[in-house]
Amino acid sequence: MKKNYPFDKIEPKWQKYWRKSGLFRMAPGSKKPKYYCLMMFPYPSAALHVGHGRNYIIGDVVARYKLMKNFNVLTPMGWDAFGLPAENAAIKNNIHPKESTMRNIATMKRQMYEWGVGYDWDREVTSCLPDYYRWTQWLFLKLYQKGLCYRKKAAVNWCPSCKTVLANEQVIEDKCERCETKIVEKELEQWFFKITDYAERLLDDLRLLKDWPERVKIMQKNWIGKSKGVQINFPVVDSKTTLSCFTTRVDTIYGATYMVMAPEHPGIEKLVKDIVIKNKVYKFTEQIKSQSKIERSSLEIEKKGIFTGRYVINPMTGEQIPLWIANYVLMEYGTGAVMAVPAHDQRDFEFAKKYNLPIKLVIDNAGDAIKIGLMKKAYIEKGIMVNSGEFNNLTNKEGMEKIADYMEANNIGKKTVRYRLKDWLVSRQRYWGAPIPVVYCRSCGIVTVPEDELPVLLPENIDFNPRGESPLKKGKDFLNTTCPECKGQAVREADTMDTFVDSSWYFLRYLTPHNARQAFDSKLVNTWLPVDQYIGGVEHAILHLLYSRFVVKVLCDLGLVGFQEPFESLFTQGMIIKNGAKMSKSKGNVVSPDKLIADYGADTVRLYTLFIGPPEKDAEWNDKGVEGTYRFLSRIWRMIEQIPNKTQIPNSKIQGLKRKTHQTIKKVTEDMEGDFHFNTAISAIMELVNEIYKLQAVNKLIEPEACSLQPEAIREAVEAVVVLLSPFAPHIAEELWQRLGHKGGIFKTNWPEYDPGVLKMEKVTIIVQINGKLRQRLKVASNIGEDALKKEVLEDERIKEWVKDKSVKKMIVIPKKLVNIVV
RNA sequence: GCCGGAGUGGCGGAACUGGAAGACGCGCCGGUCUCAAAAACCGGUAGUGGAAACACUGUAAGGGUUCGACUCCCUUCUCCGGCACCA
Repeated sequence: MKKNYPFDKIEPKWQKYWRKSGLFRMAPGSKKPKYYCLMMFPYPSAALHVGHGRNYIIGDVVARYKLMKNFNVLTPMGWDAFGLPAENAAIKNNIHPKESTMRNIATMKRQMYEWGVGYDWDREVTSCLPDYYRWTQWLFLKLYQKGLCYRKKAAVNWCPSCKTVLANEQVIEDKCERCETKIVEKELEQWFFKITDYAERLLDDLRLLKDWPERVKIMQKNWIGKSKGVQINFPVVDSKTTLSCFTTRVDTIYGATYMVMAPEHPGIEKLVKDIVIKNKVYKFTEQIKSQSKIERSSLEIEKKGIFTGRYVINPMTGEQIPLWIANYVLMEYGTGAVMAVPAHDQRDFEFAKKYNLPIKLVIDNAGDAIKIGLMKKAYIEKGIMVNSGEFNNLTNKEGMEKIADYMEANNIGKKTVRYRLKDWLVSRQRYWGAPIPVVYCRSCGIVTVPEDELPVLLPENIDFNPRGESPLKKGKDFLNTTCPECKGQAVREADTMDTFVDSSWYFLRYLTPHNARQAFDSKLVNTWLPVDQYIGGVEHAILHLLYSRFVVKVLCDLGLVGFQEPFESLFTQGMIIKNGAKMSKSKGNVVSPDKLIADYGADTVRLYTLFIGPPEKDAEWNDKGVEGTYRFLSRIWRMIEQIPNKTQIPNSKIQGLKRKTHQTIKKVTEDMEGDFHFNTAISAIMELVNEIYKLQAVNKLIEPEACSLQPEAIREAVEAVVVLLSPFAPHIAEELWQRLGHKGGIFKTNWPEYDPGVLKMEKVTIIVQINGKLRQRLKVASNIGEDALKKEVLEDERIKEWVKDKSVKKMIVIPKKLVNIVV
């Protein structure tokens, strides 16, 4: 590879300079305004590819720009270092997770350094080290003390191959996301965080997040899944009990012709024990329950049910309606029982058809009356209430209100809000995570480890090969302990915490990463947070961001932080695609930055990564494109070498060059302040460079007397190129800046401002359209009056020709832009 | 099924609030330099017709609003992402 400029010399030189001069070190006592620029801390997998780089490069551009805008910038980095992959690799290659993790961290750190990405490394945090996870355990205790932490036996997704519990989101179509083994269900005692207590606030406060992508907010909203409805009590016939159900369509209550319970419903036993067909019912429920949730939902179409032999009373009609059990009712949502309205719910409709249950129309289509016998599917649109007693002829929306009020007044039902969000399961039957700081004492029961005894150290010498239970159970020294309260014999909790707990608070630790007395310093945290700009992948749109928001709200309620939301502004970058798939090791389509940096330099790789497309969108990596940005940087290098201060340019071109320079400053600044569309910022710089090159060509041809010595305009243009380029390609910019005679480093200079006066045009090009079609362009004085402009347009030869045998109906004039003649 | 997002040259992508479609880059074609090649520099490059000036067509498809639509509205198709028997 032939080198057009000595990137291999200048890049290490400036990387060293930035490190030594502490460019990215936050200044604690500074009077400058603060700017917290945060990148999602990565999981230390083997090595970074160019797809990962996008995140760090975008963040680095923002940080460098803010430095030049005179902010006191905090740009830290750390490692989300606990987690499954290291443990799986450990089992496979017989290397301790800590060793491989620390080695990976070293590799990734080196790669970031070689990319020219700068961080305040003095603040590095590593979640798998005791000085960090000690405080993750502390966070657990805080949640516990606040009553937001509980234990419950729960059916969990169990991966037989990884021998661990998986979160719902780690299960893709009933298979383990990592090893694609089919998931089975298993009942285990688990620790949960009560995030559902915060459902309403997590939903409400999305409104505070003005600078978050709309789609991320929508995803969170859907995940929380709020629905408003009524909880209704149905009296059970021949019994003193009632059966409660939740509905969002209380307007359809008169059409509830049967009721259905989930097979897991705890009331079934009592209801059917005196019924003749009880054995058939038990057999049915056992059969359904033996299927996993996944199997049950994958059977989607096949609805199955059984009549219990009992009836309930529809509280509005007074009718006795049959009580069924069916596989399509979920125990985990609502009350586990639903009122079935076959005419107005597709599932109930299908079920009623199959088992010949009555279908009763209660909402009619206002325009086109529905005939029950001809219904092919449930009518779920709005309409007019029919067959609904005193509520007839209301719109169903009015009916909904009125019936709900009636029910509350008569103690039949209660307006209720339900959420789809479930509590956060935090236990993992795994080795490589923060131990849950709890002991089980024979006499005291569950006892939390006192704060001053933290950390509960993760033992290093342990057999972490999965055998179906938590690996920590095999560490007898770890497991056997004394009760902090009675000092009697006790055993430790052997489960570790979900790594999402580690990452739910790390952004607070960066302010005081070495503090051995507290997790974070509230006062300091309150001055630096919320984070001004958070940057990361959209794959964390739901869980990580929701959990972090939750934890911050809890800490806020505890008076430990003074803000409700951790991240003021969020930017989610798109994925890098290669050969049609997301770049990843498992797909075998990764492009390593190491070789590219060796061949073209880090600036080229950075610039191409930014030039590839708008950063919030996915983009296809193309190795040919890398050469294009390399040519561009070489061109700038040559430009500085070839265009001496003495360059003469024609007088007529000076104003144009100045204008282009200031237009470019304007454009690049707008992209920096706006939506980070660095691709167009870079194009703008390319245009300016092309402009300068063209002058140079002109310079060779023109007559000497037509020229004047204009070093200022040229110099201004050239320096603008270098400065505007500096956040994107920092090494070459530093080097050229120095060669242009500046001292002190380019990132210590101020970002340039454009002069609006220079942008003013004396003459503007006016587009002339006839019936909306472009027919002519005219150069006119920019301050021309409307009438004078019309006159000039109509006098133009081409326009005359077009208009000649037609009559002008109308002329639309947009000042400084266009004239449209309607003929 | 529901909720988002997208669809523009051979390719990645521009076009700010409805006002020049295709900026910038890749690729390709031609030129300058050279014994030659590479590199570099200059020029061309949506399609159709034409020697050219220029004309017509064109932003997934169809329709609409408007003096004027990639941009707004309606219908349809395709792709990507999220949720999904949520009562």
